[in-house]
Amino acid sequence: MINPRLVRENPELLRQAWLRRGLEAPVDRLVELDELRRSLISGVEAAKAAKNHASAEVGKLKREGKDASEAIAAIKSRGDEQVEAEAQLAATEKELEDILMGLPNLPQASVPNGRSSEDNVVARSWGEIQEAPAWAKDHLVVGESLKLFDFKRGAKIAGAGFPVYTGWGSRLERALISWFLDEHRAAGFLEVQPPLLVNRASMTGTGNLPKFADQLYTCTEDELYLIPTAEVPVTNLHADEFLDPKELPIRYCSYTPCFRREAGSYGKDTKGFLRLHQFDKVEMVWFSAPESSEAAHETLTAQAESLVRKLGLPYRTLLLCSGDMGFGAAKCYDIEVWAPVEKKWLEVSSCSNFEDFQARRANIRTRGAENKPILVHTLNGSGLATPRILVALLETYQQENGTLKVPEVLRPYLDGLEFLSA
RNA sequence: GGAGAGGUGGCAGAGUGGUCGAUUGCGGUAGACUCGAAAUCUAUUGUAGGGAAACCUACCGGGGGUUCGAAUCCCUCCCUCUCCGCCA
Repeated sequence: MINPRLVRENPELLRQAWLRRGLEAPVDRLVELDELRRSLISGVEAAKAAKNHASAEVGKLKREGKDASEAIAAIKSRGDEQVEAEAQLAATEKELEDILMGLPNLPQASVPNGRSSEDNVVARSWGEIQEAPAWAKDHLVVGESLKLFDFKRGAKIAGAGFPVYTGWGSRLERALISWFLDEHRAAGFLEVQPPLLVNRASMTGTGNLPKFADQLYTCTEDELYLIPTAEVPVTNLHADEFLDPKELPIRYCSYTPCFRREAGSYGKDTKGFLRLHQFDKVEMVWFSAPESSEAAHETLTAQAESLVRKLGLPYRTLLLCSGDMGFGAAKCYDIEVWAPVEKKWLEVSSCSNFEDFQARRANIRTRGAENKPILVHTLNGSGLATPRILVALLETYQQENGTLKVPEVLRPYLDGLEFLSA
């Protein structure tokens, strides 16, 4: 949630910021509700103050051993004059909150204007894009011949988009996850394994609820939700806490499966690993002092980039335009690797600075100047999501003889083998 | 699942119907002492909302109730701990 004070202090700034994201937000309604709210508050609180004062008088009389029945009768006879105003206030605050909770974060000044992914800016790129040799097969064929996965049986036992990893495929998946985690640990991130089901408050804290309920798998019986990313449980690790400024930054890395309904994306990227309902991802989550979050964002992105570079996969880093950023992001970089057979850039990481957007929802604070409470900044980035990395690896490192060359960094996790074969 | 105990400020921990937003300790901030630091001493210090301010309102796990008045009594839900049962 954005800082609600901005509604009062600078509604134009809000309007313009949301317009940059292609959103005509009901700013006038927000201003109206804020004003209504404040006028109702003064009435309601004055009535409460009067009542409190009268009750205190009763207490005083009783302590003095005097008869208070007259004073009590006077309070009773006054009745509940403010009940209606209180109900109106509650309704006003609810509408205000409902609107604010559904509105996205404000883009940073350095975010380029734009409407869609077409307008994203290539911030940098690495590696030579090679044309695939004529004999090269797409990742599904390579995977099938090496018996790395089994989509058919995954579909049988769960549904489309739930792959089964088999043999070297399973080993490769595990190798990627282990290597990612080891890299992050070496860079100072603390590894954590969180619950894969979380409650409503956690989903609200990161911004997945209420707006994106249709993207979540739900256990209605227990009101729990399957996590779409480790970002949700790991960010909420510190919900309702004060983080000691001396402990900042706090940096976690976490491997979890991710569960996404992908409602509305049917027919898009249906092939193989490009879009799944369940996939593995290692996520980095970073809690920062507000003044260091921009620098942290660069470091976080560089950390994710270092992984694809060490895997030897050509990549590019996009600075997302205002219209293409996720709901909570103030600024976001996407890292895309090149899939030579698919002839596509595939997003394997998204590194976002949420500033205080999530911290406000999840109530994650620290101490600022004069030890005053302030909201922390949260950031996170994939480091990395495995499925599309697997696609790029298969398409890039397949050999003409049908084997798969193993990137050097992964060999320690795969019996030291240079090539995998069926 | 059954029985019992508990959930209070940044932390620890008092408080069982009336100046309790809450004793006290730790921590924080400011000052004194010191060349400096530590120790010690003094003062100050909850969060959020409203208000130009004085000040007011709300908050003692969440929600509801009783009462003129609730941290305190009642109902309900959640969570933690101990014991029992079941099970990986």
